[in-house]
Amino acid sequence: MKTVEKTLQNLVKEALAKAFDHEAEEVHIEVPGDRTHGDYATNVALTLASVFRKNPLKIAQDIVEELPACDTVEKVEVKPPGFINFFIDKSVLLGVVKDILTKGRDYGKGEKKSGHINIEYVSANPTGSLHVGHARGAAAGDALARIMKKAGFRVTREFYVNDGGNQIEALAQSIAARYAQLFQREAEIPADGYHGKEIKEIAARIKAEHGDRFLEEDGREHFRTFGVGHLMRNMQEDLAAFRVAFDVFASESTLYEKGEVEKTLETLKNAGFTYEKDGALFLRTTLKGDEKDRVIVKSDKTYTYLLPDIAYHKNKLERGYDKLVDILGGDHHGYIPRLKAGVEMVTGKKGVLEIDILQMVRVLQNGEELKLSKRSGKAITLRDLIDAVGTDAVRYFFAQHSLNTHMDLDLDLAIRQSNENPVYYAQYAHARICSIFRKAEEKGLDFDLSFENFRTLSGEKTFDLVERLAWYPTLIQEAAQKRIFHKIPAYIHRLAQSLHSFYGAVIVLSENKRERSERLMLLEAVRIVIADALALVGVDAPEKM
RNA sequence: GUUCCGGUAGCUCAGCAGGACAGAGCAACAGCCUCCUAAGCUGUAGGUCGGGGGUUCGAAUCCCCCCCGGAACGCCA
Repeated sequence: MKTVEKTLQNLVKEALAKAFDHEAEEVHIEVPGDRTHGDYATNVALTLASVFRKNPLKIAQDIVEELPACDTVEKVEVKPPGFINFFIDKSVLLGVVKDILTKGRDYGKGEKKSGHINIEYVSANPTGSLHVGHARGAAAGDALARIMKKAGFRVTREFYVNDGGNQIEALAQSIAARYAQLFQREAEIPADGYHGKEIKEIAARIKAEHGDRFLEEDGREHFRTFGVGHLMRNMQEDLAAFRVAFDVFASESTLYEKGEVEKTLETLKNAGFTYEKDGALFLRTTLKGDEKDRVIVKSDKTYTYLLPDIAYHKNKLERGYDKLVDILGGDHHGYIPRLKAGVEMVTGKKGVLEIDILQMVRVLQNGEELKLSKRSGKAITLRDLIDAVGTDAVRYFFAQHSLNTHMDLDLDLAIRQSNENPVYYAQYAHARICSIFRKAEEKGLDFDLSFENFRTLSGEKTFDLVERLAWYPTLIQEAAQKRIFHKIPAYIHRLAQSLHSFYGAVIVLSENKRERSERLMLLEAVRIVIADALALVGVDAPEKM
């Protein structure tokens, strides 16, 4: 079924062509907040006023005069300063209910788009547990991936494991120190080491398995691999509990083993993008818009992190993706120009890499800021959050806020208010509908969900619901294309609100079977969309609360 | 000093490819369960959209300057 917006867009385009000989590529259709302004409206006349240098009101009138006749549109109005308001035929509007019942959870799915997108998120170093910042990235990336898939994009979700480099060495040394301490040996965690309690756990496990073996022989290799393995498993468990999944875990050390980092270095050198200075090798990232050139090989001949990162992105592209999306923390924003520059040099293509920055989450407890630091081990972990607040509430909380927002997460408040979290409002709407169906069974009220046309559905509350339902496919496309997942919770909230309001005004389980059935059809459609939308942001839709 | 984000109701945040009276949640106030779950509904109150210029018929939204807060500016990752 074609959406009403599409139909209207086409009508307006036709009218524009006839009236002004004007080709409009984009006609913006919106749902007015005020019902008296129609079911749908467009501001084309306003936007064209400056182009045509004419009174927008006049333009709107001219458009309306050339508007082709159509069964969908019942009435058209022009309102100052130049809006065109459409009143849609009620039976057409109600058609969406049937459409949803037919398609089920496929309702809102977009047409298959060409191209394959790789979206990378979390990518936490395996040197400790996932903390609150990672939680935000995880919630964002996972929601985006689900939304984009729903919208018709082909998406692969990826986690980059930084299992090479200095921080892993520091991890091994930290484990070594904890291990030695278990045998009452004097040992200190190095300055750049990690103090989290999970490091102690790792040391204890190694002791349980190998006893004092590594007091004599060098255990660093084992500490490294066991430590990384253990921490990765922990992260994956936490992510699973947070309902965040990945298709690919890509490893940095594998890139080294396969010589891809070397190869990338050669490619960059051969292309003439590098030069030596002060014993180091610089990459001319300024050629591609960076503010200064960056070292990729240090004077001690080791690499900076930029080189393997370029190699990694090159590797992603070689695996066949057409577009790469990285979701990075705000502390990496300065890193964007040089990474993009490197990727451009190595691929010769501009714009294949897009980076979304998520701002930091400030955690407050007792009104005071908790400084997060993995090294000190004083972080609030994702696991802590899930245990204290719950996956549904945390996922919804993060999903509500745009990536750009600097968020304050007041832990006490979050825990105390977990019962009045907006997520429950939406979940309750879903549970409420389920409950009505249960009630119908209990009371032995039969119903039929297969009517093709509606005879009894009417009223403002009904059409509030219907119009919101009809908007869902458009919402999915917008959220996916602009990568703004926070539209979804906003939509969910409005839909739930309409449902609760409907519930308060209408007795669904009417004595009349036809009436009862039609209302249940409407509710089932609402239930499907709420459940689907909640799933897009990783939240469950309970049948009972 | 430079770059990136943010500054909207008491609090947390939407709205920002310019447009119809600036919205939601929480908090506040007043009502609503003999009726399908009151984790709900109905209504009220609450805002110089950080400040100042500019562009426009029209600016929370676009441009410039300034102020405040966060972050980043490394041959660390």
